[in-house]
Amino acid sequence: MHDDGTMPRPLAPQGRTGRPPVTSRAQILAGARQLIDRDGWEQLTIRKLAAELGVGPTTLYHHVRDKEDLLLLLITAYLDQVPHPELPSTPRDRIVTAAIAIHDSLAAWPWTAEVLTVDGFIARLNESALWFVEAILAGAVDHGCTPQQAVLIFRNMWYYAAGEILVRARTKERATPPDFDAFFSRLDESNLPQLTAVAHEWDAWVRPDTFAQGIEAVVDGLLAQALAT
Amino acid sequence: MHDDGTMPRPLAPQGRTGRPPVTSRAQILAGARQLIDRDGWEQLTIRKLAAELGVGPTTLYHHVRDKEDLLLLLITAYLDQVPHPELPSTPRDRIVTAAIAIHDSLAAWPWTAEVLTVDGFIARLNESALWFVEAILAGAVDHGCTPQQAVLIFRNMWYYAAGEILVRARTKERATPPDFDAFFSRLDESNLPQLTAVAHEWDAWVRPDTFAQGIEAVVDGLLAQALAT
DNA sequence: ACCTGAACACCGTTCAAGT
DNA sequence: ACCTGAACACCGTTCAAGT
Repeated sequence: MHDDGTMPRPLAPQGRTGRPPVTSRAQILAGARQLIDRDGWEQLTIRKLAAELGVGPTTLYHHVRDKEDLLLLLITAYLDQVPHPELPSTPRDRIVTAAIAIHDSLAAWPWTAEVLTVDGFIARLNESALWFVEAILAGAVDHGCTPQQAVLIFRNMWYYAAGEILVRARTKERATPPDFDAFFSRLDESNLPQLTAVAHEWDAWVRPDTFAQGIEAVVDGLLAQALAT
Repeated sequence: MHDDGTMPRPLAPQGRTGRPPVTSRAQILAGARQLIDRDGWEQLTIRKLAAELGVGPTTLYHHVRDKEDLLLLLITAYLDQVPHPELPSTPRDRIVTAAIAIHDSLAAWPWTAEVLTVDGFIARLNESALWFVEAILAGAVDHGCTPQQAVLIFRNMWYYAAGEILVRARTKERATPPDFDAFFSRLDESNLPQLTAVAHEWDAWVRPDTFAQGIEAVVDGLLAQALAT
C-alpha cells in the first residue's frame, strides 16, 4: 500500500526540509508515456526514462517501487481516462458493449499486453476501470446468473480478451509470413486434409479483427451454460 | 528455412573435415529441458545453458538461430511427444476433447506460455501437434461449418486457451494476495455494488481450474453463431 | 566446420555518500 | 527528503581468431 499522490503531505513546521525533489511520479508517468508513443514500447527502460527526464536512473526508485509498478501505474492512469460507453438496455448487450469498450482501449495501446497478465491485475485497477468489471457482473446477474456465475463469466471473458490482445500484439504487420510457404509444403494432405485445404487462405481469414463477433459468441455461450445449470 | 536434423548431411570425400563438434542441437534441447525442470524457467539463459553443457556461450549460435528459435524448437519437441487422445463420436465433442488435450499439455509446462504468442506460432508446429488443429477444424466442418468458419472458430478457441494459460502461468500460488484487503476497502459500494458484494469470494471462486467447462461454453457459443449465419 | 574468448551494448536494482 | 554515481550481477549476440 503506497501513497497515490492524492493526500496532501503534512509539511514540516518551518516548511519543507532536505534536498528538494527534481521530479515526481506524475512527471515520470508523463515521460514514460511520451517515450513509448515516440520511440516505441521496447525503448522504455528505467535508464532511458531517467535520461529523458534528465535525472539519475536511481532517482526513479524514490517515486515508483520497480519497473512493474511503473507499468501498472501507467496502465491504471491510461484506463482511468477511457470514457465509459452508453450501455444498451438488455443485460446481454450491456455485457458485450462493456467488453468491447475495454478491449478496444487496451488493443489501441498494444504494449498494455505486457502487463495484462501480471498477478492481481484486476485488483490493482482503480474505480474508473472497475466500472467495466461492474458492468459485466451486473449484466450477468440481471440476466439471471448467480454472483458466482457472473464472476466466472467475467473471468472467462477476460481470458478470451487478454488472449486476443496478446496474440495480436505480437503478430507483426507483414504481407505474408516468411516461412508460410515452407509451412504449406510440409503439410501431409492425407493426414491433415482440412488444414491443407485452408492453408492458403489461413492468413487472410485470420487477419481481420473479429473481436466484436467473437466476444458475442463467447458471451452467449457462457450465459447459456450458466442458465442451463 | 533451416535444417531440421532429419536429413543426412553429405559427407566430404575423405570423411568429415574441420574441427569436430562438441555438441549438437539434440544435446542443447535436452540440456535446456533439464535446466528448466531442475532450476526453473527463469534460469534458462543462453549463458547458463552453455555452462551446463560445458561449452562456450557462443557455440550455441552454430546450432540454433537465437533464443526464440531455441524456445520454439523446445516446445515443438515437447508437443511432438504429447499423445493424441481418443476422439469421441460427435463433432462438437471432438472439438472439445482436442482443445482440452492440447491445453492441458501446455498448461502442465507453464513456461510454454512465454512462447505461445510468438508470431506465426501455429505455422511452426510439426505434424504431430498440427493433429490437434486438424481435429478442431474437421470437427467444425463436420458440424456444418464452412472451412472459413472453422478457421475462425479455431482462432477464437486459441485466444481463449492462450489467455487462460498466460494469466494462470503468471498467477503465483498464494493464500490471499497481499493487497486484497486494500482492494476491498477502496471499493465504493454505491458505484460498484456487484463487485463489492462478491469481493470477498472473488479469489476463492476464481482459483479452481474451470477450463474444461469454459471451453465447452466457448465452443457451443461459436458453433451456434456459425450455424445461425 | 566448428569452437572460442573478448567485446559490445545493454539491462534492473542496491547502496553508501552527498546535499 | 531526496538525489547521485558507482557498482553488482547479470543479459543476448557479434565477430575475429583459432583448430
